[in-house]
Amino acid sequence: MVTLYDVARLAGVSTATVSRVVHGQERVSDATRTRVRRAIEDLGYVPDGAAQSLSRGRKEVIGLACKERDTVYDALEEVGLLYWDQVLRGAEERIRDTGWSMLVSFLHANDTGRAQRDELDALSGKVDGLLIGEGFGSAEHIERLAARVPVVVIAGAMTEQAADVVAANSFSGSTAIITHLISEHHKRRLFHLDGPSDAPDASERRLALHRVLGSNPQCQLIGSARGTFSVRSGEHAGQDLLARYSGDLPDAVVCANDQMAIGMLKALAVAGIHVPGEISVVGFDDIYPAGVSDPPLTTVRQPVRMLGRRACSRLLDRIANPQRPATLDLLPTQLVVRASCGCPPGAATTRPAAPMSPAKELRQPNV
Amino acid sequence: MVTLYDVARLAGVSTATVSRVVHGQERVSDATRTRVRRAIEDLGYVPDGAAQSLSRGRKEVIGLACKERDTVYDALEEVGLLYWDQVLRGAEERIRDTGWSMLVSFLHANDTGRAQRDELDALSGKVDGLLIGEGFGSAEHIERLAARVPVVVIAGAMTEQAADVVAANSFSGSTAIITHLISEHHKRRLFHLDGPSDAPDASERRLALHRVLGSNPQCQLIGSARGTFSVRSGEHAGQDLLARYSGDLPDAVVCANDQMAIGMLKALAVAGIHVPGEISVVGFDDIYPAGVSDPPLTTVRQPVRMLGRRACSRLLDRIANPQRPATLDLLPTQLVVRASCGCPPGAATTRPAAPMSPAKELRQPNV
DNA sequence: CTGTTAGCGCCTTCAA
DNA sequence: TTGAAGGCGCTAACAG
Repeated sequence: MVTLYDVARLAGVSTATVSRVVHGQERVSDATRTRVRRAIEDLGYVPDGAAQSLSRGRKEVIGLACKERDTVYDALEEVGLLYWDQVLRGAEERIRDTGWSMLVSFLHANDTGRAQRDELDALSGKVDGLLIGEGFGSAEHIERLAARVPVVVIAGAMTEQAADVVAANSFSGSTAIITHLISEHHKRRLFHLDGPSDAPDASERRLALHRVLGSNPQCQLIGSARGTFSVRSGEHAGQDLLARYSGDLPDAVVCANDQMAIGMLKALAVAGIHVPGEISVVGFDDIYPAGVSDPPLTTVRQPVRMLGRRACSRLLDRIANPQRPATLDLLPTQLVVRASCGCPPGAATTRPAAPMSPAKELRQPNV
Repeated sequence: MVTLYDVARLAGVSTATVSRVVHGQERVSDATRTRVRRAIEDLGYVPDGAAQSLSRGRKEVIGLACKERDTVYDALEEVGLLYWDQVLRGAEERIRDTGWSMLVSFLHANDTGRAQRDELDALSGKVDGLLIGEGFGSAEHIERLAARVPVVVIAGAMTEQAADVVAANSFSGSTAIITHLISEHHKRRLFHLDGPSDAPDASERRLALHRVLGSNPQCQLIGSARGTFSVRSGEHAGQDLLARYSGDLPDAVVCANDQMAIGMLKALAVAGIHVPGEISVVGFDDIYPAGVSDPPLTTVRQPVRMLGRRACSRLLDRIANPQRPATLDLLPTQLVVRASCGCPPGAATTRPAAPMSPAKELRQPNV
């Protein structure tokens, strides 16, 4: 390995001088600079990152840890993976400007809590800050991590205390889409296909549903089911729904994500039920297939890539300024109107959802 | 920051002993071990990665550098991003078993060569080995990098000397799909929608086309065009084709990737040309939308995730064994028969493409 | 403008 | 079974 010493020797200067040249500092004579540059070039010297980190007391690396689904049921689920991939790209985009690097770790959802913990702990020793995707670590563990390095939780529970949180405003998006069903399409009898009970996003969306229903007494929730966010679980829920409400279908099915909505669509299609003629279906997330399903799905778009960018900005900010109090960042979502709600096909539009949040602060975006 | 010294002091032992406990070595008495464990727990000690790396002379980190398209023309292009995302996940999956980490860097395709070079050089100082996505760095630069750290090129030019290469067998896949058109559908007059001239994958596919035509004298290439791999460029090529061959269309269009095939499909649909009735269209890659396009696209599937896994294995292997000669790994592709070639809809099948390669070695897979 | 030197936190012989 | 101590490659005072 070529070290600073090798360069110094070849150029006939001290390591300090070489270091100065490497970092483009001023106080070096042109002659010396040239000599050192040549030596660097000849030797093919590249500074050792570990040594720099140790010496500077700063690694200039952040970590991103998010969840890897273990089973991919079908191609559609795979597309759903784009979520974290896009977050990753957003974060990388932001970090790249600074010259820092990003370490990624896809934790496995079904690993034991202990394995996840060790993984995160080890990661925290290699970085200056951590971006953690929703669903990882207990609140206590996050808190312990945050005591050691700055932590930003992405799309996480809004109740996080120790860490910054950056999330899409599921609440306002959900409110917008349900209001659309009720106000524009006069839907009265709704069915809710909920997400997993431990998914913060699902709770936000559920909460919004109940709020909207609360202020629209002419409407009722005639039933609900819980899925796993997968297409298959949506399909099952659709079959159950058909069995339970045959001859007396709800007016609309509100699904907690697009995959489940697409599964629901499949089940209804198999049964020969026309959407949106006989029943409306809406999703959430706006994954790519939502635009090409039959009928095209009305849904809510999340600013996924921006989630990554913003989270990264927050993290860098906090690394620079560790004692700043934790903030909650809610990014705006967009209602994407296609045909599955009952709107005429081809009339696709997107509308920003009104900013709102259930009893939680809304900070000003600054990225 | 909590260091080994803090733990040692609290536990009343030397740092050497703490280090032993941390690494689960045997030669420590149970009593001591317990005491040290407690101290670690109490202090929340986590080893500093930079110090470990420096001390061990090994970072236990690999780098992945791949291309980020700068403009995303439409949602479909975005899905195409799945390619590197999947490679990344494959590599991460493999590296995770070893306890090492992965640093990612999405280089921008339109950065200057110099910027790309600096980026890669800096990266090389932070890792024990590098995975480089196709299209980066000149051969000379790769060679210089490879002199410093082990390098594996993914989907790269087959001519790389200094580094290992892992790629999908585009040649055999392309041969299979064109042979399918000729032998099963008796297509005679082919049109080729080629990819960028500097894309190794495109050259492989082009070469295969010419080989197949060479051994099927009853067939002819009536024309070709060059696209950029984007949907839009496929659409343009389609419009040109319609203008050029109106009333005398080719029997089939062979596209170098799915995005362009989908663009071609669009252009033909707009002109009211029926596919596959009047003309066949085939793609390459099997991105998700290929399965839901109208008609569903016959194409060739690449084992993308496995590309990542295999590349990572190769890299680890070479890090362990630096003087091993460079190898070329060609992973098998699969013909995916849907309807755009002329096969009856619903008869979707996949068939492994016969392993073959144009005058290059084919090593045995070992992952 | 340039060199000397003392760490950064950890691992690892070598002794005890 | 445990401790002492040198060194990994680089940076940043501090001197000159």
